Amino acid sequence: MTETLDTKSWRGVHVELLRRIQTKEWLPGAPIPNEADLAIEFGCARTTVNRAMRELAEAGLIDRKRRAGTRVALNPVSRVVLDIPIIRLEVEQRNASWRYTLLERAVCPAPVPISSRLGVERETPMLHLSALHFADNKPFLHEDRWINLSAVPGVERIDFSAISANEWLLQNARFTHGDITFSAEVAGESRAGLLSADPAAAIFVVDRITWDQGQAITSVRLSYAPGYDLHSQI
Amino acid sequence: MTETLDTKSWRGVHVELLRRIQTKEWLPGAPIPNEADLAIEFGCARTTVNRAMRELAEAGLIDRKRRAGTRVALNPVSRVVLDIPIIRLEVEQRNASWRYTLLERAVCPAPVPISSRLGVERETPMLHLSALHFADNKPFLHEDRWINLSAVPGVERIDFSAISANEWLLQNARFTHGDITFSAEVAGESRAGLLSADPAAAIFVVDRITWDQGQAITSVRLSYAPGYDLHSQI
DNA sequence: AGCTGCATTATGTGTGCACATATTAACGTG
DNA sequence: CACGTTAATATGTGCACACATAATGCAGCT
Repeated sequence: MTETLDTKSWRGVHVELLRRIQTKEWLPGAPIPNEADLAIEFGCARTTVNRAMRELAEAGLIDRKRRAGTRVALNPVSRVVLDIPIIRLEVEQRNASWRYTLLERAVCPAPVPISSRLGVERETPMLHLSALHFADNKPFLHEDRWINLSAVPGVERIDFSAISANEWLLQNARFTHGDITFSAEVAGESRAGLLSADPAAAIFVVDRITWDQGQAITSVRLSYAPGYDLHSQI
Repeated sequence: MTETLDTKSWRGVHVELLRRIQTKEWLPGAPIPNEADLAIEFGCARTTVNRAMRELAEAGLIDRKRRAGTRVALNPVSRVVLDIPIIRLEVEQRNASWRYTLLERAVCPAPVPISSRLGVERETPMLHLSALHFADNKPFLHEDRWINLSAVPGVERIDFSAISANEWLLQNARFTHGDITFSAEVAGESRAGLLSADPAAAIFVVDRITWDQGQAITSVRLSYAPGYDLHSQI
């Protein structure tokens, strides 16, 4: 050993603090020295310690409060970061060829559960799209989407048989925040037909709503073909 | 309007840069001014601009390279952060009462898929636990866990009918990193019995493996009762 | 006792400066 | 022209200092 003989850079301080937490040298819930003292101990500037501790706080490993000081987090929530790419890229990252088919396109009011979740009037005309994404010519997922026409000007004129709504919206519509839900559902007859799957199969479903300021942009439901899994590092 | 008349703090710079990206004032792929120039424009120090841009880079909205400068990200991956709490807290956050029952405890070698994923010898004795977590006395999830005895000293003597392995390990075993996988599965007879569910129901499954340095600590499979969903903000 | 307000303290943030490092462009030489 | 060397440039990081802000606890008052 070892690869990295850390200097007293903020990364060095970071790993040292991390070590003390992971080895329980500093117990969960226990207060740890303040920035100034640690700076003296490590022989660096307080700014440097601050940077290291900020990273730890962002990772949920320590809790910081102004005058109260810093303590090791009691409930070390593991924080998972998922990158949700464009579907085409997700397929291509699996070394599969991507293909896409638009099944349905209609302008009509959305069903009540959708319109109420989006917070739009029930009568608001919306663009409804239904599409399939393939990986190596096998169904990969079904995309069922509603787009708020008034929030995305010009979207009616887009040819969504040529580009997926998933990709077009991500590149052309602006959004500020969103909600995402992961769940498991039984495929059922209609989805089974679309995905060439057993109607009794379990389907991984992602529901996503995106907003721009207070205005709902789109609601989409992605139903992945059986066998899909989503994974990440902690 | 409005609530926050941002000064030229790093947050102020952050929202302004965000605005220019979201409104496509700066197009995806386009280079944006360097830190020094922006500092002049905003009338603040370069450090402040740096801080704001670092946040944007961490969020995946811009790409930065040393001499090449900064450009708006071409593929704005939406990054989702999931907090994975202790199961007891997850239940209690739903305003439900938590209860826990240990179903099975045994020391034996793990089945091959598990041992190979953990990278331990096939014969290594491991602690196998099977337990149920309840929310308001209804089955919430089933926890099926394998613990590497040699990696967690003293774990044999813990009474896991009194504390859940989920909670004990998180508080007492240290780990450096892990793998997590989300998927959907059909319940099947055995799980249906445990979770009081329909054998044909779709089950949300989380598989997690945690490590300390190179050493495998534990592998766990959480099978949630039908209807569970995981959600988060973007 | 109970309340108010002020001083104290730890973290949060901004500034100006310096140097480190990665990357590219320009340059020069064979 | 091909190649390696060098210089220029943008970001990354560290430091010393300053002031802002939030939380705490103490002192003093009623």
